[in-house]
Amino acid sequence: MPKKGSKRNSDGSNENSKKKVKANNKKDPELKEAGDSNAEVVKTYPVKEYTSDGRKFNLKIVSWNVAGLRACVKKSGHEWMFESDADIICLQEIKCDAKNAPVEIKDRTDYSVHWNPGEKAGHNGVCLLSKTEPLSVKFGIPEKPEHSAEGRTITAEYDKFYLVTCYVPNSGRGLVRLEYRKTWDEDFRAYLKSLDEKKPVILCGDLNVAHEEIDLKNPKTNKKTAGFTLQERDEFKALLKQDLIDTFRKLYPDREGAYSFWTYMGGARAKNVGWRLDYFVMSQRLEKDLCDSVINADVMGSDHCPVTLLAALE
Amino acid sequence: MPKKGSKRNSDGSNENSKKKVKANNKKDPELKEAGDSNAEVVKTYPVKEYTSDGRKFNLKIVSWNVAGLRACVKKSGHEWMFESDADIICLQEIKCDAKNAPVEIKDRTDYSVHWNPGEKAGHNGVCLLSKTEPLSVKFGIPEKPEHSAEGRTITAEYDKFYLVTCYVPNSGRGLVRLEYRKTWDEDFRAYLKSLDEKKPVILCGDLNVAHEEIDLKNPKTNKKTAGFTLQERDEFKALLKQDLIDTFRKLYPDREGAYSFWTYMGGARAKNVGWRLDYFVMSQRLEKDLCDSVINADVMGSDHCPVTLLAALE
DNA sequence: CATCTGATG
DNA sequence: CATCAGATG
Repeated sequence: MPKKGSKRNSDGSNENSKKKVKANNKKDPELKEAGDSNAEVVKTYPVKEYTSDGRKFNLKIVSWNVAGLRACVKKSGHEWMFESDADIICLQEIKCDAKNAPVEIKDRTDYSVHWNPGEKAGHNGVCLLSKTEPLSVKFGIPEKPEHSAEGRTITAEYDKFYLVTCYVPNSGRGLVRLEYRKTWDEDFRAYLKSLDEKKPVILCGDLNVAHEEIDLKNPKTNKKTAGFTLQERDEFKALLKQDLIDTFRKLYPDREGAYSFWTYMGGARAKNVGWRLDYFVMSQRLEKDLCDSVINADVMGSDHCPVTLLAALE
Repeated sequence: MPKKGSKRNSDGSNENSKKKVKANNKKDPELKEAGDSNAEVVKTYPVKEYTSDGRKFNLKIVSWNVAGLRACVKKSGHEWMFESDADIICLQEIKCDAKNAPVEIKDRTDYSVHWNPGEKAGHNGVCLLSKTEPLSVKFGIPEKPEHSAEGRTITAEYDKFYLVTCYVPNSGRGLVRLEYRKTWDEDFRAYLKSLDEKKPVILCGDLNVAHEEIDLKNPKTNKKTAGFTLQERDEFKALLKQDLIDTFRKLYPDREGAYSFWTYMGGARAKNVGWRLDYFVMSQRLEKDLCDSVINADVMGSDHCPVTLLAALE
């Protein structure tokens, strides 16, 4: 994967898990309660730069639900984005279109930027920045235009894989959109299957589901909350049955307290009361190329944190 | 006027015109452009504590359009309010009700607090804080209940006067409410007349009119702007014909650049491009008791500044 | 250029 | 407890 203007420093990826973007003043939910008896400390881990058969990563992808790109940039979230020196950056819930986007994003010259804002202003929207120009870029699910108004996915085709970034529909308070969610999940799954028949697929983004009990702090009390209903979890399982793997859980089957989302309410992040909603899912046949799947839990700027994939594609 | 818990320091009133409430960081429109050729400096003047016949003030009233009481308190506006040690504090455009009001206001124990929030949440609303309990308190124009939904006036009766605080309806962009404004002005004027027949009246608040050309920076270009139409100015003149006086202009007939409102747009306040919209108007027969009518132009926290009345009521 | 609400998460 | 839009000033 040749890059324009990219200088990969050998330990660039390690910075992800160590560096903390300074968020703005009083709103920074620092780990003040880390000493509390109930509080888990968000741990950071060394990033693996090599495959199990010893090949160094040559592909780095960042995915982040920014919960409003303009707000995230105001909080200096873009600094982390670009310091990460990723080959591809996928952003969800940008809540703006290219026209209203911060210049810090839209005027980057070292990335090719693609926008799928969705029709309703200020809602949803995804964005993909790529150091190399993808072979093709598609918005939504081409075969299902009925989903295309909401600005939820971008598919970028590369030489060796399809990259799909997605902001999966939230089932809503009171699960008012749970039914639509099922339709979405089915259609999206079929779409991924069709891609996977052509090339391996990497799917990233806010999939709006915590798969198993280990993937959220309070599984017991959230069985009827959007993101942890049996329906949503079963749809995710169905996805994985299509020879796709949840990279993070594959690498760290027992790791607890690994979340990518914490509600802003009640100081949840300081107490690490969170959910793992942001994923890198990939075709089984890419597993041999996987180096690491990282949750950058210390990066501020949104109610989600970024996640990062490192792979060594042949 | 006996006060509960009031300790009047002899020069307390002087602090008004000197002290500057520190507003929050970048939003403070400091007088950065004071050196510009176009910029007028906002001047402060010594406050007169005595009537022309040598009696010291025993009544201090503050009036302030806070443009959102919650926002104003966040910017520490309440500190100035209470440092002023006024007997009565009248607030307009509070944009909240008693329930949502900041504790800094509603939990004061040294004032009796009265709320007229209006029905539409987040719009208009006035509030009156009084060190002594008024003899009576009324909301709206009792004879004209058709105006009472908007939360625009409170009338507090004291031994020697009625105090009416008012947030007069803005005629709106494109003068869409100019017609309603006329109805309001007529009804309100009749109401003040009826009060004045019983006791002298002090009217304060955001009257949403700049009376004469001297009362705004750009009279020529604003003849069709809400607040400076001939209709609104004529209605104000009609009010004054009812033996009421514009205390500030009576005391300072030629003072230019004396404004109480500056739009947030375009850095107007730094350039003192403003309007005098906030008044103390009183019955002619109280003029002998007037000490001063002050525009506290250096007090931040709103797009309006407070105004202060000092009087020595017999 | 600010303040709100109300929708959304 | 945040984001954004849209109404209002």
